[in-house]
This record gives sequence, C-alpha cells and structure tokens, in this order.
Amino acid sequence: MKYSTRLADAAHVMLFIHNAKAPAISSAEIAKSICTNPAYVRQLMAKLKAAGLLLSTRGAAHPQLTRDPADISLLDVYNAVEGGKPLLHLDTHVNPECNVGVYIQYALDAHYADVQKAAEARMAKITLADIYGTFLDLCEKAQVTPPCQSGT
Amino acid sequence: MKYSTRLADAAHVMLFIHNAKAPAISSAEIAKSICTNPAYVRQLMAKLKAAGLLLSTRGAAHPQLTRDPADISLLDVYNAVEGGKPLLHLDTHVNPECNVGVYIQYALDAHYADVQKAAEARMAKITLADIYGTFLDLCEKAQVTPPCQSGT
DNA sequence: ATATCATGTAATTTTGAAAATTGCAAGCTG
DNA sequence: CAGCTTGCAATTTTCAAAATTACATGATAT
Repeated sequence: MKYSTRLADAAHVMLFIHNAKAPAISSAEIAKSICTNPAYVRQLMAKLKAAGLLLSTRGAAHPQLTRDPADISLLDVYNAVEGGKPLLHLDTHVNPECNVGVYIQYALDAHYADVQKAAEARMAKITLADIYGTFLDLCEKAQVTPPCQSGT
Repeated sequence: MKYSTRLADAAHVMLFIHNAKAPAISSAEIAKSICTNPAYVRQLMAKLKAAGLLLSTRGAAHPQLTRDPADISLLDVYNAVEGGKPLLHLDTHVNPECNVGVYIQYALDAHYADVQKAAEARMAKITLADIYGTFLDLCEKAQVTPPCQSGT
C-alpha cells in the first residue's frame, strides 16, 4: 500500500496553524502547503478535533489549537490520527492447523508490544513546541523567513 | 498498501527452522505454516542469508541459523528484511514553494529519527531466544505440543 | 438577505507498496 | 537419470491510504 503519512500531515496541520499570524486559515490554504486537497486536511482536522487537540467551527475558517504546543506531544497527534494502529504488524494469516505457526505469532505479539511501548514513550517526550523549535532553527540556518501563507 | 509482515514472517522462518527437529526443512514446508507460497519464503530467506543470519544451499533443503538464537536480535532480522525502511514516514510530497511546509517536514525528520532510534534500541534487546522462550511458555500454558512440521 | 465562501462528512476512485504467483535455470540426492 | 530442491526474476493481485467528488450545513460580508 501507500505509506501512511497521516502523522506527518497532522503535525504539519497543527504547526501550520500555530505558525500562522493571520486569524483566518482555511483548509484550502493548508492543503496547498501539504500539496493535497482540502477534504483530506479536513479529515485530519476532524480527527484532531475528536481527540481534543483542535477547535474549529463549521463554515468559519479559524481553527485553533486547544492547548499550548508545549503541552501537545507527538504521541497525542499519533493517537489522534492513527488511532491504535501499531508500527509493526504481525502476520495474522498463518495456518491455524500449525501450532508452531500460531504460537510463534502470539509470542511475537508480546515482544512487539515492548517495541511499541518504547516508540510511544519516545513520542510522548516530543512536543509540538520541540518540533516548532527545530523548525525555527532550520529556517534560520537556511536563512529563510518562515511565513508562507501570506504569499503562496 | 498492504501492511508489511516481513519482519513477522522472517522471524517465523528463523524460529521454525530453529524449532525443527528434522534435518530437512523445505521452503514449501515453511510456507505451509505461514500460509504463503514457497517463493516468498525463499525471498525472505535470501535476505536473511545476505545479512549473514542464515545458511542454505541451492537444491538442498537444509537451512540453518548461523548463530545461536540468543545472539540474533529482532533488530538483526528487521535490518535484514526491511533494510532501513523507517517505521514512521514523512510526507515528502509537500509544496516546494512553501517554506513552512518544507521546513516543518525537515524538522519532523529530526524527531522521527529519535523515535526510530528508541524502537531500534528496544528491538536490539529482544533476541530470537527470547521469542522462542515466550513461544514455549505459551505452548505450555495452552497445553499444546510445539512440533507441527512432522504432522501438518 | 442573499451571494459567497467554509466546514463536515460520506462515497467513490486512484495510487502504490507488499504479497502472491508464475516460470525456469541450476543444483542436490536417491 | 528422475524427481526433488533452491535461487531469482518478472508479472499479477491485493488492499490500505490518499485523492477526489459531491453536497448539506453554517458563517460572513457587502
């Protein structure tokens, strides 16, 4: 399949909104930055809203974060848009008549959980403020002025 | 896309071979356990071989692990079959004319690397012997006799 | 108040990476 | 030699995600 870029796109949406100086930001504007379509952006925003990370109102183009970026972790965003989907996937289609096959996957399941936990623990420590900070650093190093939503 | 189950399948192959008492194990036999086809199993085995985890000879059905399962980590297997493919994926198709979009993804990249490192560090601590141990425990709890390659 | 632009959401189509399949040359083994 | 096997390349199928389409509902400004 295609790789899921929902976490990257959702973080993009959140940071784009945070970075915006203008009061009004439409899904169309955000979509242009991600090179996608407004409906997809709104789907992401709906999930972020359901997770309590974003506020938005029908008909009005002024979304806003519910909390300070320092209080929103990458894990929050991950849970919002990937909803429990694991990073590693078992092969659930093994031969049910083969005990070895069945129980090897069960055994793997237990250890996959540890990897998932480690990844999530790390994501919990990364905040949107951290990412935004890195963003500003990179922009400075490249001598680029952040705002683009006014121009493009 | 489909989810990749290569890591789970490759671990399955390794443990199936380790668990086998019979000297001869064909790719067809392993494939039956994973509910797949021999060619796919051989593709995985080719990668495991290239990574130095497995020995096999053309024409002869007697593969064997190159090291003790206690000396083979889940990360070894992951690197062998996923070859540097990350767990999280950036959105590389952003608008190149939007600095915000471009640099947000660059910033994310840096933090994704930390998550990847954490996951890999955890995988490095899990050995095939650990997984095989869990496998035996689960079999015992379920009162199931492990070997299946003799029967099915 | 009404024309215009936004959101929210469902339904459908397209895309793309992985698995499945096919085919066959090369090699072991009885 | 006959009947297995592996190794590997090429093709087809699968299926989750993204893209697209459509439209009802709601805001906003002139």
